[in-house]
Amino acid sequence: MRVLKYAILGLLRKGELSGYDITSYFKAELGQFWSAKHSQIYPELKKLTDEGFITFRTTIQGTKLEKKMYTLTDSGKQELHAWLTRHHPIPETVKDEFMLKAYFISSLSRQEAADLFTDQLLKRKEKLADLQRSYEKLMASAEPISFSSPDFGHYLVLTKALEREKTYVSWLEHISAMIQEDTQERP
Amino acid sequence: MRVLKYAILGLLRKGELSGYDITSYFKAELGQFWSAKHSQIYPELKKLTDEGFITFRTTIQGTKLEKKMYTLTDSGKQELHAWLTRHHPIPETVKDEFMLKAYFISSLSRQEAADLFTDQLLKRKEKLADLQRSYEKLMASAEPISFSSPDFGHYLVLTKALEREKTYVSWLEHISAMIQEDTQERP
DNA sequence: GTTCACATGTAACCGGTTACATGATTGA
DNA sequence: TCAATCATGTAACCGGTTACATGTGAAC
Repeated sequence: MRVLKYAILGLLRKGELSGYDITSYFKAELGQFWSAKHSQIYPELKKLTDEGFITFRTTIQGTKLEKKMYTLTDSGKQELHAWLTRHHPIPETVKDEFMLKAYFISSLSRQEAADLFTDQLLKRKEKLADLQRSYEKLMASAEPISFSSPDFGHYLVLTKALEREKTYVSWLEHISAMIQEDTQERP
Repeated sequence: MRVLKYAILGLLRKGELSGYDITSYFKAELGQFWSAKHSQIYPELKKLTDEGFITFRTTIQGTKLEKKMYTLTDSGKQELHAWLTRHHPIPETVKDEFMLKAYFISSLSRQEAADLFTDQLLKRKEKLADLQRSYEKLMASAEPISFSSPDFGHYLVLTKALEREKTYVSWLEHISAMIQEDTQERP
């Protein structure tokens, strides 16, 4: 599959970037749906260069610090476009360790289950608040967002991540209520 | 992390299972949130046996076919309980290749983007329908679900997967509408 | 002068997938 | 008798993380 390959080609779609820049994108909003460490990125950049999908020029930052700025080649642009327009099957599994635990809830007491769900709810609410702040910032800065906006991709990942977290929170609230119901019956 | 370790210990919580049985669980409803191939499961079962978390007895299916039935040891039960009650941080990234593409939408024409979203919407709706059928089946079979139901874990994964897909579908519908809006403006 | 961000790389290891390999049982 | 399912394993490879390793630049 080599998705990282396409992630890098995609990030280079608007112009040249360094390996460090690419790492930064994965730490920002795109990190909600894809990420990679610098230790994986640098070797991949080398591989993509060898394969002819990207090229680089070396620039100097200050007086000594070398930086490699990568650009898409025509072949790289083609490769990116082919991947973007290809239709992929949706994955059967999207791993979620918390949901794995939830499946084993019969091994927990009511109190233990309630603690687990309360903790998760707290963490998800914090994340939701972070995303809401990012969303408000985006909405404040730009003209009304549409397909033609340069920020449309950013808008897509933010709104999707927001919906994901909202759904998580309301599901957790619903289940927490169920766990605390009828505390008179069996443990 | 070794999450597969805990997934296996968890599946063994109610009694003995073979490696094949464990594989089957990952192909069923639990597969929405965790899965593993048999080529990973068999070596892990061996490792867990060596570590003293599980034991097995060999049974005969028919006249010749050998099957190993695994059970939790006391140490395995402890290990499972410790993991279940531990609070984990939520992951920063949950990978989604479609959303990675979405972030790069500026490299697609309106028509190409519309095609991509239409295809995804179709696939998500199919998945949602499958999950809805499973949910109706569960609701038809069992008494009203509560914390004490033996099927509560099953209920949790099904309802969560349903919410996830519903959210995906409604988000895709919303974005598809945005993509098709104002088709008089720039390409 | 110290801390934080910028900047790039490699090595060892681990988790997971694909492919290779084999055979028995059940039901149509 | 044929196909699907039951049943277990290994080997090669790949994607990703953690740790090791080094150095510059900017701002306080």
